Amino acid sequence: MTINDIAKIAGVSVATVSRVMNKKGYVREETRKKVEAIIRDHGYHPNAVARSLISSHSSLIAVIMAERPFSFSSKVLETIESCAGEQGDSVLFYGTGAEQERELRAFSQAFEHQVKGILLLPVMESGEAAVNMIREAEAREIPVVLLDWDLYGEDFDRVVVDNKQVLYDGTRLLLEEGHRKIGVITCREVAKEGSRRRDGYLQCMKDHQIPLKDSYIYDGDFDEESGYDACRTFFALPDPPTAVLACCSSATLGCFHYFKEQNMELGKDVGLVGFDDISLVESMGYPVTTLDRLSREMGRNACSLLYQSMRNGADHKKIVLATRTIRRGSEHMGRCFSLETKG
Amino acid sequence: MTINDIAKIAGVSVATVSRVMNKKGYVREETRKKVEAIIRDHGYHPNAVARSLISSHSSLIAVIMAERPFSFSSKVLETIESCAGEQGDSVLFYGTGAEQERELRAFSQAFEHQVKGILLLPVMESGEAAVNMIREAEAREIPVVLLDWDLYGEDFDRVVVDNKQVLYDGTRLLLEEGHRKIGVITCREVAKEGSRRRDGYLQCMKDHQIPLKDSYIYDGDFDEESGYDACRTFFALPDPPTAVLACCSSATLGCFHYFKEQNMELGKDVGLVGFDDISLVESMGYPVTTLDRLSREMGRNACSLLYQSMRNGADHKKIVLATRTIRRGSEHMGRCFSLETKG
DNA sequence: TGAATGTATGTAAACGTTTACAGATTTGTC
DNA sequence: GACAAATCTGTAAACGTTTACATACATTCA
Repeated sequence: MTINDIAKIAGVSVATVSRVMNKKGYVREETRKKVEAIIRDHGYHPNAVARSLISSHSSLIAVIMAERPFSFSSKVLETIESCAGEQGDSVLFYGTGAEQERELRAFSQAFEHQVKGILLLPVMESGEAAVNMIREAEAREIPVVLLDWDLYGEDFDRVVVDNKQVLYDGTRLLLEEGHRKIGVITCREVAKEGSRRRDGYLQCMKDHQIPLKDSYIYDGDFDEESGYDACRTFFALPDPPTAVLACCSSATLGCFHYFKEQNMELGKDVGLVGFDDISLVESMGYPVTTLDRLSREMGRNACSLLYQSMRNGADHKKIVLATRTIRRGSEHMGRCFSLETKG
Repeated sequence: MTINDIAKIAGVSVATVSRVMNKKGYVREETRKKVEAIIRDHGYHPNAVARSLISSHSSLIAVIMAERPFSFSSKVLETIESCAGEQGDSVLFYGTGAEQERELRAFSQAFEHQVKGILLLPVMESGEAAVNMIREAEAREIPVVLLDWDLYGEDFDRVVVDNKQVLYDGTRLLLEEGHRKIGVITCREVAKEGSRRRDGYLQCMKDHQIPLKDSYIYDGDFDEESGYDACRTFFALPDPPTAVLACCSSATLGCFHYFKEQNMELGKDVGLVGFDDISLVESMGYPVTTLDRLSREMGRNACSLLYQSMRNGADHKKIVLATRTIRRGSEHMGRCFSLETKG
């Protein structure tokens, strides 16, 4: 069933059918009605492939991310799909598992499918390879937007959380509660965001003239074990911290595990500020203070940035998003919101 | 940069370039080398759109699911993407939010993009609309595979968990621990899987000649609140249950919440068997017995079923997968594995 | 030697749309 | 009634591939 068949049945030319479908150009009301009826009755769907070929861009956008089963990326993806859907576009999803080979394949396939745009979450160990692929996309005039990835400080379109500020705020929260000995668990994440988070802690401690102790800084990975091990290390110290700051959601859970095992009561025996959406913990009845990246906000902003730069193409923008500090059940918005434009 | 440009640069015809790219037909070794070099040097990617048009099917498969931020669906998606990638295909992701309008749009767009196949997780309140769309896909010779959705008992390709058996096993687990008063929380899920789970409980109780009590059966929704409310109801009874069986992961968490709040210790004051991957809970140090649908297995099996029926098209298959009973840290595989074929 | 087969390459049609252009009809204005 | 403008419709080229077919040369075998 093609546009030709529809045209034949309706007794008009393909051009007319095309005009009806696209609501473009002059069509007599009567003709339009007739054609629309035939399209409906025959369950005809125009071939997006042929459409793409002639118009030289598809109605696809690609989302490329390292697979992480946690809620952040999955909420981002959902939001993006929803936004793209509103524009009549579909989402090509690529998980990379942080493997370089799959990353390159994802870009290749996205190119081959003539995507209109690419949304990129942190994926590569080597930022260099990423930069190359983004440059190649640019050469094809395919806009790329980075999510929560301050890649190399290059001037790409991006939506980020000010990770340094977030952890600065988190640290201050603990300081305000009277803690002076604060252990921090950094997450060696891809793309250096982990170290920015660490910088926020360092800066805040410095601003409040609290001497730093190397033993209070634990360089962990992006997993629960890191949180657990960090705590074990911290609390084996002769002078252990009184509070812990976790820089990713997995580590936060690991801390929980340790505290529970040691019968340490949160807020009494030990302070904790977590990271990201750990609403499951909340669901279980634990009031946790956490620094939540607003995944839905991020997805939405990234999409509008992408569509914007499909139209303009010109200047690069950076959107810095607020985080939400969810504080023991009550919640209030963080303050770091700004919108910068860069020529 | 098109195949024409490459052909011109290489001084050969487009047919030759095509043959080189597809490793199909005769090409002199020398010519092949030259063309390959030129393709590589110019970063040429063949246009998948033009390819699809001529071959009348794309290298796309669609995954349509109601969005649930929990780990099950997101792991399934990742696995599918990985399998599709191995076949050189890309995944179109559609979240429906269980809204009928978005569901229809997802199918439409999948059709328009000429997908090779559709993987369908439970999406529709109304199974009827789903059946219609699946029939339409079949009319277009697009294979559809259902995941964990025993839709209407119709003979579609599908990969399912024997939900009745799973809950049967879960109930028996509690019986073996000596419990006789077992509360069950069903989840009114889409597509009746919830009631099959309930049937498993009923059957097991009956087989063990334990009288049923209506007050021990709570019909909940797919959320944490249901788990919490169910427990509140159960333990307000004059003769409350001694153990609880939750039929979805959210409800399991809700139970936790209640037990924690009431200072009821798991395994001592109350028994609990949960559902699905609640590894987060495990991460926090709680040893939970849970009935886990093997999401990765399911994704993998669904893909192979899909690719298989692209080739054959003929008979419909049903794969019944094992679940994994994760029992207080130690784990062993459930026994319900079988592969049925239906003409 | 010449036919048959195998290898290598090119030509051109086809896939299902969109759209520039042209031609035909209607409407409006003086 | 004539001319311009607006409205309606059709023809055909184009998008970037694949592939059936044709052609040409090389090899094999009787």
